Amino acid sequence: MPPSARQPRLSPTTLRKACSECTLAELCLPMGLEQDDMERLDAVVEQLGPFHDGDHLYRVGDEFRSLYAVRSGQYKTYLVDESGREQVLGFHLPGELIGLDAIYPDRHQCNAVALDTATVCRVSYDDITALSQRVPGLQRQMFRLMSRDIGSAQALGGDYSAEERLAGFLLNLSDRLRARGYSPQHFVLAMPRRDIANYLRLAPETVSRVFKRFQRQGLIGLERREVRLLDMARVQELARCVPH
Amino acid sequence: MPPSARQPRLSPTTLRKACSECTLAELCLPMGLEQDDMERLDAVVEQLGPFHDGDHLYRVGDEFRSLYAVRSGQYKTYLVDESGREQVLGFHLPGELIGLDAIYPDRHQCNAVALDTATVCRVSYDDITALSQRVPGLQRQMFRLMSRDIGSAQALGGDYSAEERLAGFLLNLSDRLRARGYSPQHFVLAMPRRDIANYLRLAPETVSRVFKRFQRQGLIGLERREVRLLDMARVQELARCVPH
DNA sequence: CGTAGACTTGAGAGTCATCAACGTAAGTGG
DNA sequence: CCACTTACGTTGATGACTCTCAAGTCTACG
Repeated sequence: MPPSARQPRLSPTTLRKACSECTLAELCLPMGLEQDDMERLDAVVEQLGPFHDGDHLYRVGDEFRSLYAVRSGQYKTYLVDESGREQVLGFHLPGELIGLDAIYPDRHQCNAVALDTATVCRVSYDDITALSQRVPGLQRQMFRLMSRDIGSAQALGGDYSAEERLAGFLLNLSDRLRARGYSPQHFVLAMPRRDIANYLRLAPETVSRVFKRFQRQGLIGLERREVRLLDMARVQELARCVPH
Repeated sequence: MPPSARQPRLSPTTLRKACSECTLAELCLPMGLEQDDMERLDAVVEQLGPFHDGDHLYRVGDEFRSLYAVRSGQYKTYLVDESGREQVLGFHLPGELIGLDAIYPDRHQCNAVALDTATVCRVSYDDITALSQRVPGLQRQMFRLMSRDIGSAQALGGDYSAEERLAGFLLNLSDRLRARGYSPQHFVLAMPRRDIANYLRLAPETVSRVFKRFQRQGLIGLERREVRLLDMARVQELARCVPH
């Protein structure tokens, strides 16, 4: 299917839902903004989608024009090195901003692809810089969000065992889901094992084996992609050295 | 020695060297600023130092108040996890901004320590946000520098062999030194093997062995901490998959 | 000159990757 | 409705890369 077959489309119904009414506002770009500033932000935000599993939002080398905030669904960012190996950089939940790494080189550094049915908000970078110039709270939030990305990208780099990595991964997901009002103990993984493995720099077989070990030890329940954190305390103990 | 014994001090002579006259301006915060904007930046920049090997600029948990630009010498940032393992996050050359990861949680997330005799420029975060509000070029540069940090932190995460990592490390250093007017082929490592190993998530012994292998293959010359890149092309070939 | 720390070198072990086969679920077309 | 396909996931056997442990060398410094 040609890329054009899945063009972004705007729907009048979704357009009505402004930042000021968005349940994600407190996690996203508008965090902390006054009502009238939020309306100014609304004016430069476009809602796109729905997209589907496998649809790309942008690809390596694309000209950088906009930032995207995930609105629903999940996205994966990844890059492909010269020998063709894929490298998953992150999984992005609603309220998270993606594309920030493209500002510096003015070109997208990675690919972003929907993991399931997803919608996003698009903000032109020019608009957001111009608006940040006038709205201190928005500039502040941009700095905060970028700073957070630096911190979490650093944390991922550490050398941890397969068990630590996987436990850290589950807890990180759990925390982020909780912040969005979902159950922190019972959730569905949007991504295949291969992507989890790649993200954690493990082989898919290792992920499978460690998951099985966690199940046997009663730490988690797992059925296909459905996860239950049965013993949060012990999972935290395993992941205690992994910052998240 | 108590921390107070090595307090930052300001010297009248260094104070005179403003951003507008700094040779690092094109790599650092003032990049792209007009003359009068640069003077406004000067007004909020303090020069500190010299510091010495082992002096800490800040530590995990310290309240976040300022960003620091390395002016001379080199800094290492690192963190210590709950089990006491050290984790090196990066080595910072003149013109590089450190402390950006502390904005989000408003507290320093890592320790920053001088690797040799070093000086820094300190900018209060409140000042820089206020100034960025009025100077579009400064805001733009802040976004760029933070974006770059996101990209490079992501790149470090990949799973590469010891040879790829070390080759990538040498080339990255080489590139950054070249950008600062130093020889890209002949330089001195400011950090001990232990730190290189830790940064690359390897054992010091592995670093030692791979260095030796590179020497036997004629890729590099190495005497203590003095490095010569003898066959840049083959080193690049080794590191071709490692983004830098 | 002696000690301490950094670095090197060697031997052995362990974690995890690789390779291969199999099982399972979902979708397709007959 | 069932064979077929395909992608995903699991399980087992084997091996490699790198870590750990240990000893030894070198350098700097007091």
